[in-house]
Amino acid sequence: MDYQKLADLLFPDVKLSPADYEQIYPARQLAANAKVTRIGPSPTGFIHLGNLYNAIIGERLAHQSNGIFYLRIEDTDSKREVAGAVEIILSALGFFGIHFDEGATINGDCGKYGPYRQRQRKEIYHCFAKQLVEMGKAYPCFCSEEELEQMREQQIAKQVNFGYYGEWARDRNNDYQEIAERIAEGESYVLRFRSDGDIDNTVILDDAIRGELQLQENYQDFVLLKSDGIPTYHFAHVVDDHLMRSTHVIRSEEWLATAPIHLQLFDTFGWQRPIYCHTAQLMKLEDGNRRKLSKRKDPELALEYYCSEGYLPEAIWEYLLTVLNSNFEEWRLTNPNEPYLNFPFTIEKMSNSGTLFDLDKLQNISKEILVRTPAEEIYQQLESWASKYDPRFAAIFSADKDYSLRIIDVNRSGDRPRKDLVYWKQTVQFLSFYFDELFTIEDAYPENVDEDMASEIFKRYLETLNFNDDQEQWFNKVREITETLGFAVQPKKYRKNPELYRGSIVDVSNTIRIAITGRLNSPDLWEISKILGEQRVRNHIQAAMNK
RNA sequence: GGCGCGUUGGAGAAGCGGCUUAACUCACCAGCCUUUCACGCUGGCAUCCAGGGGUUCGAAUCCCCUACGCGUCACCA
Repeated sequence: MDYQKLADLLFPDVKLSPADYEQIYPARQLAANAKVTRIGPSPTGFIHLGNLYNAIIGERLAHQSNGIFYLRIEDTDSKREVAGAVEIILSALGFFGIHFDEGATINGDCGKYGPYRQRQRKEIYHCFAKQLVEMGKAYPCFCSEEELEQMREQQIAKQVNFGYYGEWARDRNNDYQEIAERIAEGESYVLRFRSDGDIDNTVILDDAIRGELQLQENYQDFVLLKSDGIPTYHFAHVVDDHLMRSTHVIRSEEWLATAPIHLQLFDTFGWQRPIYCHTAQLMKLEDGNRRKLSKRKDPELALEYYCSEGYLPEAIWEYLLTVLNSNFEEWRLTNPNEPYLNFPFTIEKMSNSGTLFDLDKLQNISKEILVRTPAEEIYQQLESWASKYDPRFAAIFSADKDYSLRIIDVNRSGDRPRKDLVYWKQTVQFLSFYFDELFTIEDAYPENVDEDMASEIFKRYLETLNFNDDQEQWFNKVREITETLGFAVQPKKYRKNPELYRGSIVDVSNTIRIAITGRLNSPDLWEISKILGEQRVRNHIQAAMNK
């Protein structure tokens, strides 16, 4: 077979040679240890935690080493493409502070190694596909999808390995004449790799996260170019990461199984392999088993979930960093005020087993971050979140900024600040009682207090209430009411001898608490009252009395 | 079914042949503090590193087997 002739037949339009492309995309002028990384999301319109997870690794590795981090759009599957997906990717990642040095942007591409959208790289792939044909390493396959399906059924029946290989590779040895005729007739075909791999061989992959891995050599004649001339992931990955000069390929472990394909391709071209980093997957516990987070079942997989719930980007980052590098937590403990980007991230510290996603941990981290965040900043962020996700609250919240700043700061200063704020949706709920428009009674009075008693408490409370009192004076009055109404001033005494009292001061103050805040749990009542102002407090009590 | 990866407590994990009576963080539980809830503090939470064999004076750490979990086997990425 004259491979050159076949190559010319298959790729009459290829103008440039592989050598030309090597010149167009020369080795990058970077320091020896600089890392070049990328993420390659598909424009499906769905961007998830796993994308962010790998993006963070790539971003850190590149930017900690003065390297390059770029965005490549892997749009080789036009069926799954959604309009506007690139904007979604950019804005979602941008929200989390992921910025690229080069790659696809909202208005076209930026960088010298583009285009950064795979469909626009068609002629580049064709050039290298042609080279493979010339080498006798690729050939056209005319099998229809139905034929392949039939083949698969036969393989199942015969209990042999699935796939296109060995004697199952029907079109592997078609002669030139036949190929030329079928193409002339307009028959559609894919371009397959002619593998000389052996099913019994193993190949070594030196993975940066997992160490030395033994994988089965690829023996399948996998597809390089689909019938529309667009490459499969495998081919595009190898060509792009070579030409874009990626040093590290960070991807999820589901790619491990096909890594031998990629190694084979790199070796066939004689190109240097990138350093592979196969990351562990984010999992979820279900019925006692771990499973991969799923787009359909798990709303928390989508990045949009965290935006709409109002999680801080920093919290997500720090959570992901603790999962990625377990020593991050220790570092955070000893460096409580450093920006997280100062943490020295390393591949070596990465774990290789699937990690359960832990919302509790995320929330804890979020609390710790918010307690260190000044009120002004919280105000800004909450306001901007609410204007998008809760406009009604945004209007109420920003009507009196001074007031809003004060309610954020209730009991947040001193050595033991409260950690009430977790994420914005929760914060809105938490702060709602400060606003008349949002105020509702959520909890019932304590058991020991019936309606009449409540009214009695309110009556006395209103009579003695004086906004010039200090904390102690105020509480002494509550004590007085407690005592005269037959409740125990010291909760312990009530607990010891419940038959001697109607209840304790806990019941009395909680009754007042419910009138003022609508709930059983709240920060310090007097502090809250001072912020609410005398009028509001009296109105609330009065309203509760009249109920 | 083939191939591969993984397995330390409820979760993230440290651990790299003796310093381990298995760190640290979250969760959980108990107690203290306390007008509630939080916050904070104190203590508890794996007699043991999936199970079984080996190697060794000595193993969570090295080897083998088994089990389980996960992934993958598309003209999807």
